[in-house]
Amino acid sequence: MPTQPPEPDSATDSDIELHNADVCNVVGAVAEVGSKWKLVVLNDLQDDEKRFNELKRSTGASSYTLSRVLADLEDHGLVDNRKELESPVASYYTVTEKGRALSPVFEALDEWGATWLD
Amino acid sequence: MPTQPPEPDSATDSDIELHNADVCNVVGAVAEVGSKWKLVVLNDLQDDEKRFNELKRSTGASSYTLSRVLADLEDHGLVDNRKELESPVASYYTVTEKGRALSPVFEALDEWGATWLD
DNA sequence: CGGCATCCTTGGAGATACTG
DNA sequence: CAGTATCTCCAAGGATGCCG
Repeated sequence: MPTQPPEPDSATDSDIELHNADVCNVVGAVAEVGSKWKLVVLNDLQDDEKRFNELKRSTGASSYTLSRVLADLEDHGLVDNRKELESPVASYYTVTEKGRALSPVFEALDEWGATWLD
Repeated sequence: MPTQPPEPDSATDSDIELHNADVCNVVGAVAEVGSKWKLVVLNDLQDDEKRFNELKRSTGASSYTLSRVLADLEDHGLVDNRKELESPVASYYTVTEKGRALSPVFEALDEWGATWLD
């Protein structure tokens, strides 16, 4: 008979605290940009400014998904948006300095893929 | 009246082909390792071999999720598993050369996080 | 052109319980 | 200890339509 209450299968609160206090910020970085569409979109914006539909074609995301991803990235200061309201309207997206700072990540991913994929 | 059938909202087949033939393999890399748990687990294994429950505590993943992520990583040749069947049983996980080759990615993510998070 | 609103499907993932 | 088996829930995301 245990003197402690039974532990749930997943991490306990104290585990989570330990885990949050963990050494590196890879976990934090992954939490902020570590989703498929965010990585793909940010990578696509590294080189140059792009419009909404350009991103849609190059990434393959639906307009619904793309607009949500871009809004989220903008909220977190990773991309900037510039709108031209004259008809036909145009919307240009660029990476901020914060977003641009991820380029070493993409270079590392690119090199890894070149070596280990196909 | 369009001479072409109406295009759906998302990318067309030809778009997808263009996209797959795209320059860089960041997209491929993201497809293989670009999910939260895979990144977190691989990062946790970069330094040294770990056992199942060690990973469970350090990552915060449930045993269900962790076992599935590890199996998937093993299937793709990113981690190796060594089992000791003597009681109490033990299961040790390590990164393969392919998984170890991702360390520049994690270093880049760590540095980015150090600069741009909190 | 650049989205937003809506519906709907799917997979990711936690909780819980059980086994060798 | 190291998982597996279910059940369940929720967010991601595609399809479609509409609008300034």
